[in-house]
Amino acid sequence: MDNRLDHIFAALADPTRRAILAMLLEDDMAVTDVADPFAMSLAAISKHLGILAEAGLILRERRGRVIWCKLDPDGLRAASVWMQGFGQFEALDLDAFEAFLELAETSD
Amino acid sequence: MDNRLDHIFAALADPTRRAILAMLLEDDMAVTDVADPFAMSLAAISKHLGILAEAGLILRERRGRVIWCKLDPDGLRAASVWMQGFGQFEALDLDAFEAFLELAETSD
DNA sequence: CCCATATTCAACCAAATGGTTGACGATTGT
DNA sequence: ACAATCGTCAACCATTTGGTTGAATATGGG
Repeated sequence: MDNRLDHIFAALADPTRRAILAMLLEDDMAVTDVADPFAMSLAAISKHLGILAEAGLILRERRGRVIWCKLDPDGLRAASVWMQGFGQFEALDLDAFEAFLELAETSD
Repeated sequence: MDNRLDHIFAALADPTRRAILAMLLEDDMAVTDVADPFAMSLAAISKHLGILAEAGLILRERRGRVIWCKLDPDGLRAASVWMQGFGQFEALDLDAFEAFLELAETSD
């Protein structure tokens, strides 16, 4: 479990954490505000944020007594890079890119 | 954990399973041959293959008494598609695509 | 038919995961 | 100084995960 991808994919495997990432995609947020929509204790969300940070998927920065959370593009990039290795079965084709473009409009 | 992405990312979180995918990227293989390089029982590998199949990342097809394993592009595509949603931070621009193209040549 | 090969199943185990609660530390406002 | 707010820590718990071993199932060959 020393591999970085272990942490990244494990972090992404949880729906709560993916939902958090989706929220942070729209805006940086304080921990309390991240926790708000979830039917779960603040401590639980704090743990989730710790896991996301550990995986390099988010950054946390304290400002006053509030800790701001924001996406860290690099972490996702690492995972994406790994996956692209499998994405292009028919040698660098554009199917993946087309799907990517289509998705950009329907992304949830 | 009924979400499909849960299964996909959970499957990818294990280094043994990623190694298996990498092996299958080069060639379809029988279960016994998949297990060969690993210091782990055949049953353990069989479980890993079950998890990969459940996640839609591989297909298993019985031919005689041998079960052949091959990559299932669709599963990885689903995960890749989800991740692309995060790859493009500056609204649908082509930076992500450039990275994607650059990568296609350096992929490990 | 019998035996070897290929793979899974079932029971078990230790460790990791995802949640809880309550106490704690840090910061701000009055 | 005091109280309220923000977030983490620690201890605990149930469930899942990743591995083991040994028995069971299927198929093919002599």
